[in-house]
Amino acid sequence: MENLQLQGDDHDDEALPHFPYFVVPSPPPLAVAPAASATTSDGHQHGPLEVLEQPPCSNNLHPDGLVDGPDQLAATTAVPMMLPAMTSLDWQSLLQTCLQVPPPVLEQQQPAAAAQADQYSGENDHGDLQAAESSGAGNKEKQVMAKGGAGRPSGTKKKASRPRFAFQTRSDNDILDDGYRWRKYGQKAVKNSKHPRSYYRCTHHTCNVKKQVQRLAKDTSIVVTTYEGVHNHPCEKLMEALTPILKQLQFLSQF
DNA sequence: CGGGTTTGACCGGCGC
DNA sequence: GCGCCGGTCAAACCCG
Repeated sequence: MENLQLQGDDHDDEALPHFPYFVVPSPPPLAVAPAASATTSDGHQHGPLEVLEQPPCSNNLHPDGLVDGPDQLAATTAVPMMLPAMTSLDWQSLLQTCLQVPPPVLEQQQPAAAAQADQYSGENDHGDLQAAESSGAGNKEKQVMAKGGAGRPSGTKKKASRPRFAFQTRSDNDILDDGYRWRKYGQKAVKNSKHPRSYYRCTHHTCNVKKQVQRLAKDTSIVVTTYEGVHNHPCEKLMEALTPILKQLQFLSQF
């Protein structure tokens, strides 16, 4: 994707990591090329990360290119308008196209990241989620075991990078409805930012997708949502919204 | 009562 | 080695 514009390296006073990111033209392509492996301001290496100015599939464009959404993300409303061009796709591929970034392109350009996407989307992340299963030991010791032992990536192995992407949304509401259910598992004050960063995990029992939500320090009306991992299940809300349209399409396709 | 949120503590990685 | 910082855990709490 040559028409992507590289940005983000000149962010200096931002509480956000200094992600090199791409601004995707509007409307965004369904499959966006992964940015090169990004390095944050704290020196951490991350997997491919993109900052989109709108979520995938959104057509709810704000004049400035941001999603205009007081409460809701546009994902569910976007899809019906795309249908005329997509009637040959089956449901699963439609859903995956819209909601499960990163796209197959990843495999070509970022084989390692793509492999990890498979790893995380196919199975539980046993590293994090099974922390509480360590048993025995006293109260304090148990806690330490859970956190420092089985609960974290073992040894000195560097944390596996996962496919990540981010988008910015202009909204008063921090919690954007993207169709999935999320459980908050942490909140941290971020350096150089008045607004805390919130950590969410997908509540689906076999899914380990995480997301971080925080407001831009520069422009607090903008919410930056960073997704990590790939959902391994369909979006219930989207399925719900699309079902009547699918039925209609199936009916029309008979003629 | 079950599921979600809050919040203080803890850990690992990194820079100095 | 030490301190800082981001990320995570889990007990306590809240709410429908």
